[in-house]
Amino acid sequence: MADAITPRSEDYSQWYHDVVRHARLADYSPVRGCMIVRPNGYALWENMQAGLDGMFKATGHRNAYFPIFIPQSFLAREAAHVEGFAKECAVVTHSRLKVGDDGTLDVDPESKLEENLIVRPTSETIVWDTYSKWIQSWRDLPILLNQWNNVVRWEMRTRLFLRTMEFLWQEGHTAHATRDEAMEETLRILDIYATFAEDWMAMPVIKGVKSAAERFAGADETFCIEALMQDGKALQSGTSHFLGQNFARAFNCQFQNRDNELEYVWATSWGVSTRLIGALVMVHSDDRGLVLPPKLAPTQAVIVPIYRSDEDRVAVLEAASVVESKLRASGIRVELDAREGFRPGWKFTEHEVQGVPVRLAIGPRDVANRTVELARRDGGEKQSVPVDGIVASVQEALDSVQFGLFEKALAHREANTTSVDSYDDLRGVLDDKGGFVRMHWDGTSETEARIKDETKATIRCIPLEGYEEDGVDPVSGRPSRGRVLYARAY
RNA sequence: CGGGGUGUAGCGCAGCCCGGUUAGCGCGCCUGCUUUGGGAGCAGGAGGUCGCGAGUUCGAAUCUCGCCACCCCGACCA
Repeated sequence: MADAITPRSEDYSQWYHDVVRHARLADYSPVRGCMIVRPNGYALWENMQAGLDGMFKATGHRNAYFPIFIPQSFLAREAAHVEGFAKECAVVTHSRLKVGDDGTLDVDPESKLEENLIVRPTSETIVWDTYSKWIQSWRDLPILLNQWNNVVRWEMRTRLFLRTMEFLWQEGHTAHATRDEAMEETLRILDIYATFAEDWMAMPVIKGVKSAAERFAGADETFCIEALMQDGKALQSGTSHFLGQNFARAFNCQFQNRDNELEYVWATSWGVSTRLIGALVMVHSDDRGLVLPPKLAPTQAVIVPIYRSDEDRVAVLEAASVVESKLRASGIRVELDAREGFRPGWKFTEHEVQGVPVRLAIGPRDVANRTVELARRDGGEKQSVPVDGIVASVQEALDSVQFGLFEKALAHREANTTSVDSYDDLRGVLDDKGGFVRMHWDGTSETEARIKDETKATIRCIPLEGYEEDGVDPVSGRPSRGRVLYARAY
């Protein structure tokens, strides 16, 4: 742990990697492209799950579970969907191994499956096959389900949390009687994602619509939240899809409406993944390690006792555990780090690397003065606060860190969002400054593809707010209805 | 799949070009003592199929051939 974290200015992606490893969020696995989520990382995920799950439930959704294996033929049912996912599916072809005479292990050719199974890259197909059996009448609608699970997409290049072959996520799948209702649901979830990102993760996001090229395979419309990382690259942090009747048609899912007519069901699907952990790291952390927003931090406050003699030790631990009890009773996630054999300075650094928002140190001097030393992870000065008001002091510090992180990230995004009116300026800003670039777009895939090809930047989204403005696409010279957000992205 | 690189202790590396005692170093780990208000010091100790397989040689981590794995850069992507 003593080895240093590469500074952001030197090598941003190495820095990201160092922070993830030093904070013990994840490890590489023996299988290329997969990761082992360590307790620190998983605790973060559990807190994210808790926050999101509460919001899903509050809007009428229920959790369910669909199987990890999907018949290969299902994937082929929806044309755009198969096109989008066929190239990255893990396929199960056999059901057993055979131990040879020499002890070697091999696939038993006798066990070949009648039909291949694919490991789900997402579950639309199996969900809609199921919904087609559940839905007959308008009275069966809507269906509002979510599932927390893992999916596999056989990626070429991977990075811990940001892109792994297997990842954890939630996928919501809803079925509706009308187009409007499905669209309303799509946007409701988008709002939940944006609220979660901003209020819990302290990460400002732009809500928008994807261009046709960036749309989910099988969707009529993909909505997204886009965030800006510290290095000026964008990260798609959540998507909510209006699927129209595409999957209902593919799986023959019809219902009888109030007028006794058969209609295809309207669908949505939506998801956020452990990629959010990567976003959290890239938005807030610094050269000393992880920085976590208090609302998601597994440990919100850590107490480090400091002592020399045995008498001091007894008195300090006594005082520390009183503080611990008070904080815990008030609902703060607190940890008393009373481990022997680690010096205080070592503990300070360790908790700092792991992003604990507030650190309290208690030594003999504090015991004598009935005070505690309080230090904020986001860089504020250390201060001495009285034990008597410790709950209020810590709560205030936590609130202040949560707010401060959001404000800082927002200021960074504002400072790195640039409006341009020429292709040269777009290139210039992308190369020299990075960030989001607002520019007019004629709405064609040709223009978008040309820009992507020549600059590596993509249209991150057509923002839902502040988009409309008549103008001219500087690349094609054709008229434009508004400015879209260009950026290089993860 | 194309281009480049690396495989030696848990991690990071040296040694290889020019073959030759018992394969080293830093960090980490174990034991003991001293320490403890920002990653402690000293002493002792454990830990190795040198990626795998052939070959050359009296002798291979080192030379030759083959294979494998991983990393970086590109095309694909939540």
